Amino acid sequence: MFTLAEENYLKAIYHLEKESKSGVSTNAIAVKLNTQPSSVTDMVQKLAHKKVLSYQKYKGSFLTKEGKKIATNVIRKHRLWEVFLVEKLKFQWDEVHEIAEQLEHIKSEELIKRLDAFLDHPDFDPHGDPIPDENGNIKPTEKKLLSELQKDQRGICVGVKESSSQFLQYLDTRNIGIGTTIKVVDKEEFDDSMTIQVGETQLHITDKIAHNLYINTN
Amino acid sequence: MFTLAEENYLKAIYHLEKESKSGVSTNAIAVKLNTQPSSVTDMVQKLAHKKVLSYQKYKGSFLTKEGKKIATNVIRKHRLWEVFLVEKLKFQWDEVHEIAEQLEHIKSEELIKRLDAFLDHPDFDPHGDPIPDENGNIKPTEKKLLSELQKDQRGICVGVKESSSQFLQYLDTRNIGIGTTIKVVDKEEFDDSMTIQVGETQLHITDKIAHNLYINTN
DNA sequence: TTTAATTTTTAGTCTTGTCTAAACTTATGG
DNA sequence: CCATAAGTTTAGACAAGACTAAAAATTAAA
Ligand SMILES: [Mn+2]
Ligand SMILES: [Mn+2]
Ligand SMILES: [Mn+2]
Ligand SMILES: [Mn+2]
Repeated sequence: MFTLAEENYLKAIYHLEKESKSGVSTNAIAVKLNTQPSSVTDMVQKLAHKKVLSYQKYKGSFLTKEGKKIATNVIRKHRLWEVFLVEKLKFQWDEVHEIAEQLEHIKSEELIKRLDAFLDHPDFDPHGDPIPDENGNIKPTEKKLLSELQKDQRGICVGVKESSSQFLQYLDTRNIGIGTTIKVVDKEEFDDSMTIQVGETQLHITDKIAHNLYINTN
Repeated sequence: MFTLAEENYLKAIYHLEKESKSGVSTNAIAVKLNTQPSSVTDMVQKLAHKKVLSYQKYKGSFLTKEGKKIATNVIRKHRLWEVFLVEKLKFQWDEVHEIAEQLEHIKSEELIKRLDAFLDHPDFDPHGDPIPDENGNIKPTEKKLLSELQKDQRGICVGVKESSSQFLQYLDTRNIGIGTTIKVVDKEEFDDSMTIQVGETQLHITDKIAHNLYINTN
């Protein structure tokens, strides 16, 4: 059995591993979890001992198959709870992360099985992130960053990379959400900003925004 | 803010206080929480320092107003989650306690407010226990133990005193649940056992059963 | 290829919550 | 009313997780 703290470490390392392509550095984990590097060293040594990750001094950490299983299961629970909070309890999509951060640690296989059924086996959470199945499999989805689109290309917003409250509320006020059709009207090479069409209105956005919206172009 | 362990202590002491009428003994808390008396002494001293209970060496503990507020709030959350698990996720009434024991510690006022609304502001949990309101008020209900009924008296089962899996499953197999009408057909003075009528069938029960069923006679 | 900067680990402490063993109070029964 | 039992508290220890300060390894710069 894994503690709340251990689960949080495994989840963080899982996410970092996807970005970094190599071993996950102690510092990166510390930044993500808002702790000190020395605390991370202690924990990864313990987790290595428990065989959920491999670790070599100064070389960083890799999750083992077992570690990935646990991480994806926590992520599955997190995202299912987020769906519950938005779909059933009518929370806004920017309000659910904190609460799901707690709920993801509730221990009961049966609970998650039933929650999943209650929610009609959703494939994505309210931020467009895919929900892993019971075995940790995540079906790959067609999506690119809005910043990768060319002038005059259009697509549907299928997710957000960042999901901070500030960003989500920014999107809310501009009527951008999952499912919204977005067309690139113009791109400015100099600062990577672009003008986009959302419904009837045109909107000028910075590259920071464009780099955090996932688009499906089909 | 109170930790999970502190909340469990406050809840346990709250329940024990209702039974004992005087100060709650260190031993009683230890038994209820499955810990050692020495651990309890440490904790009640800490909680006394935090002003949620009053404690005198060798004299036991009393919750303060503040302590009762926290305890009833945890109980409110526990029971609301139990309703959710049974009403929405279709768990059996004997399967929900363990899970609610974890869920009761999730921290979010808003979550509970919305959960309560989602469940249509229930007054009782699946075991017939009343759900305290946001201020900790519990509306008193008319109920007595089945063992207190006289021969030929009848009433409706409105709750269980014990809620162990064994007992609840015993009731299930005999078609006794919340809302079931029960009539006392006969009482045996010698061993306090009784014969009761449930629907079409008669049933002989021991005093242990009769002492754990709450009945409303109106 | 040394030196300096950065990253990581170790050593030592702390808090929370638990335990055992021993000491101390209170309650009981002769 | 005193001796023993029962209940309770203290003393000392431990595991989990965190932190600070200092040492060591790695990387980058000169
Ligand atoms: Mn978490
Ligand atoms: Mn999400
Ligand atoms: Mn609990
Ligand atoms: Mn209950």
